[in-house]
Amino acid sequence: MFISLSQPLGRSLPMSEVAKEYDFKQVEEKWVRSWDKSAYYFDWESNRPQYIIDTPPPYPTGNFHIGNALNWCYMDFVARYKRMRGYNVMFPQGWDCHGLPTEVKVEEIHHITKNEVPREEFRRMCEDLTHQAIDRFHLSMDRLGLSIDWSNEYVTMNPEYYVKTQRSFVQMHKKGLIYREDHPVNWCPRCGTAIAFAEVEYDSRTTTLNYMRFAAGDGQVEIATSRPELLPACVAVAVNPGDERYRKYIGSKVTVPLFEYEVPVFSDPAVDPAFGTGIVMICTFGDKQDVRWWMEHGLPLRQAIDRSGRMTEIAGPYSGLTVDETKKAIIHDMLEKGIIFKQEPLDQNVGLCWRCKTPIEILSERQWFVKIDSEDIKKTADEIEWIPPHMKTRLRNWADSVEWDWCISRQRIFATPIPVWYCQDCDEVMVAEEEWLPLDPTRKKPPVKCKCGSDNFVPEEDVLDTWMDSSISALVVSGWPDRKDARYPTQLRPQGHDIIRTWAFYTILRSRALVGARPWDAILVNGMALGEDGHKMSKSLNNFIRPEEVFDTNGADSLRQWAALGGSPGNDIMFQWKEITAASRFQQKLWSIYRFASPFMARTDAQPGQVDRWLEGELNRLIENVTWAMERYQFDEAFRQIRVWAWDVLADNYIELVKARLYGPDCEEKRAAQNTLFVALETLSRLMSPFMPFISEEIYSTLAGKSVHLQPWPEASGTTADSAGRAIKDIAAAVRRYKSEKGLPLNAPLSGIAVYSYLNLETVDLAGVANASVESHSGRPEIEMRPTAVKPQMKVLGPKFKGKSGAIMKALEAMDASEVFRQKETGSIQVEISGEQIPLPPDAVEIAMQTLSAGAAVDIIEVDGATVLVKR
RNA sequence: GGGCUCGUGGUCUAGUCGGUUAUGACGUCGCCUUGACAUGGCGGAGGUCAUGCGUUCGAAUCGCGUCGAGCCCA
Repeated sequence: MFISLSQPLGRSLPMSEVAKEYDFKQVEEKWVRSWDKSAYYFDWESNRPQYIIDTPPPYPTGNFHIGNALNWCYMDFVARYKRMRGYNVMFPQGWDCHGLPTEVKVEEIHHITKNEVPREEFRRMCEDLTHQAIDRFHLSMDRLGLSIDWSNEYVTMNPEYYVKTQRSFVQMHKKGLIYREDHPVNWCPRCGTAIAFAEVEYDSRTTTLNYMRFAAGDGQVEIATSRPELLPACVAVAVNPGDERYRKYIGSKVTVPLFEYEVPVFSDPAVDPAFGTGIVMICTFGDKQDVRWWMEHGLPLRQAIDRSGRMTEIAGPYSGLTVDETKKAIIHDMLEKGIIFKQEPLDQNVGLCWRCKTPIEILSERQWFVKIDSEDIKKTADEIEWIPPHMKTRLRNWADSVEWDWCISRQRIFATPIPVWYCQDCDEVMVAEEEWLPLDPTRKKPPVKCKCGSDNFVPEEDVLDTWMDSSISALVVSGWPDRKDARYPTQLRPQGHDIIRTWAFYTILRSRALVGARPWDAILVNGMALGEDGHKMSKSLNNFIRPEEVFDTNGADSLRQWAALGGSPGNDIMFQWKEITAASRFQQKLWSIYRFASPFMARTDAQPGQVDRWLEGELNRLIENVTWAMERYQFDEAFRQIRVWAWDVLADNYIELVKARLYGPDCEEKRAAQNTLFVALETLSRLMSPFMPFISEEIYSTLAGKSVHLQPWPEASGTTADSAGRAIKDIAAAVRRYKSEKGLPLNAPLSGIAVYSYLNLETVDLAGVANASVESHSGRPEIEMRPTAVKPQMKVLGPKFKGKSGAIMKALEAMDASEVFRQKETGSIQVEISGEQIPLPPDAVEIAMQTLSAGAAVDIIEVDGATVLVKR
């Protein structure tokens, strides 16, 4: 037999088996590997109440970033909480694959343009790139501890999904909600495709306003325009009806210079007489206002720009030139001929393609459109709970500003094909039947002949806007269109506030159109993740943090704490390393609590003492508060409560109080503390598990031998905190402070203390904290107390005395504190205001008391409900 | 130019259907190594709650204006 030197010598106290430091990396990676993810699967057969989250499908280019992480943390908090509350939760994950960014990236990677390879091959390249991105997202999302239901994953580029997009197209077409016609559309000449308003970005630029002369009858009129290259597209000029200068021209004609044809002059109140010369040139199309006038006044169409951004033959000598070249050439020619007589700079907002930043043109094109019923969308928005509510206003404003129907055709490749063919022998447009889907009309002919007998079809080569895929996500996850027991509406859509005009608007529209119902019960709108410099995180600003960096340095639970606590949901949240540091300190604190409690915790049926009952009451209040906040998606409030409780209530107060009992010999009081400690940690683990799934699991599973994520949410017991226990806690804190102020170590022995209270205080824990003998007395000590100040209570006085409150307050403060105290004890306080006696209720004032020293031998500590004498 | 939101110690942030002592974190200063934790404990300093006017007995909180910031749009 020998004594190992690694054994601590001279200590017989219980030593915890638990490591001193929390190894977040080892713990988190262990649980990522071992958790059974099937526990998160939605149960289609269950009759428990459902809770379906319409998870936004991210666009899988690049990597999972902090903004994604924030949004997904919110969803995971909700999903885990609702599961514990007994809901049948679906937290699905989809991928919005189609779209221009991927096409552009593929072109970059392979150094090709999409027209240089066959459509199929190009599409496959896009699919490969998307699969790689999805795989990267999967890893990061699992590492973050998200409880995603991977059995309900969807990938919009797969036929199993896009068949649903195509079916939605066919159904809406049958209902007359989708049509095809010539219509002005926003057009990106570089990408060679139509784009929706939602895809137009604006940038303020400086351009030149050119003043030029148009021949008018016997004279000429002066017109200012910033876009002289659109002169060949000029179809009219307009003046304000109230503009005296030009009244005589209304109804007459003027001649377009250089191109020498006549256009009419009309009046319209939308013309600003103060801009330029007060005469506006109307072209098809210079801007949205041109489109409005063109439609209202039934003007002809002169298409001067083609799909590639070059001038058409109506531009005469300029045809074939680009818009920019034409602009230079026309200005040069007109200056030379003296037609332009003045130029000045003009600030202008230019519409750009959101992807390539090329200035867009408005062209008239034959396109597919979805009818927009703004009133119905607004009405449906009223059926949805918006969190925060003002986000609904944003949607309403957008709905009111929409002027054209939604252009859904795109001239691209990587997207859902439009299942349509055109008969070459008659004008028939053949839209596929639902049973034929999925299909790509460029690869497959229709299975039936045209009604004219021909089978000579050409396929529609345009494809659908990506939003046609993603705006049915709420329907798809809830089982549409195949399940007879489809579960729409879903319960929640969490999303960032930057894209309300697209996702919310389109999804509501489509849900109403296809199934006549709202898509969600509630929308939780979260803020953006900002970098440490306060700007939206972006690579170009170099304020970009990768979530993996946080996983490595402080763990996923730390990042999740930041998401919960960084700010209240709806507000933008700044990423800050100091928050991550604070979070990881809390983790370590929890671990230390667990490490301390580990050798003591046990389920017992011992009678709890006053301090134990105080903690039970505090625990009950914690459950109530956290539940209240979770029901309102106030994650910051919920988690703040948890952190304060664990750190302050449990660690700094309860544990400090019961240490002596725990270290002492086995007895009823010790067993009560052991049980209380067990209940506290068991319950705390459950409460914090939605926020910190890893450390909660690590603690709970060793405690209870089960996974915390399969447990029910704690039930509030309704017990209130024991007031004697609370007084003991306050006394202990005061004694700690007393020792600290005296420069004594916390465990320094005191000569003895006496507590005076009407609460019949137990002494066992106080003796430990004070390291002294404790006498507990009923009543007040025989020491002199002196009232020193009167504190008027405005919340009592104000409502009762209104205008007189100010005077009463002044009178009270002027009175002698001892006299007010004496009257307060009698139940009524008399004050005199300008000769009038006014009685006040006793609770109208509080009295500050000073305790006079009872002699050199003791110090006096006052706490709420008790007085403590400390022997020196 | 319009709509929406926001302005709180050095930094970030809670509170905002009114109630006089404004929350917490980080930082900072002082004290304390005691048998969970010094990544800890106790205590302190630091704020005219952007600004002006108004409503009210009372305003960080309500109203109007101004300045500044952000988002969305024209």
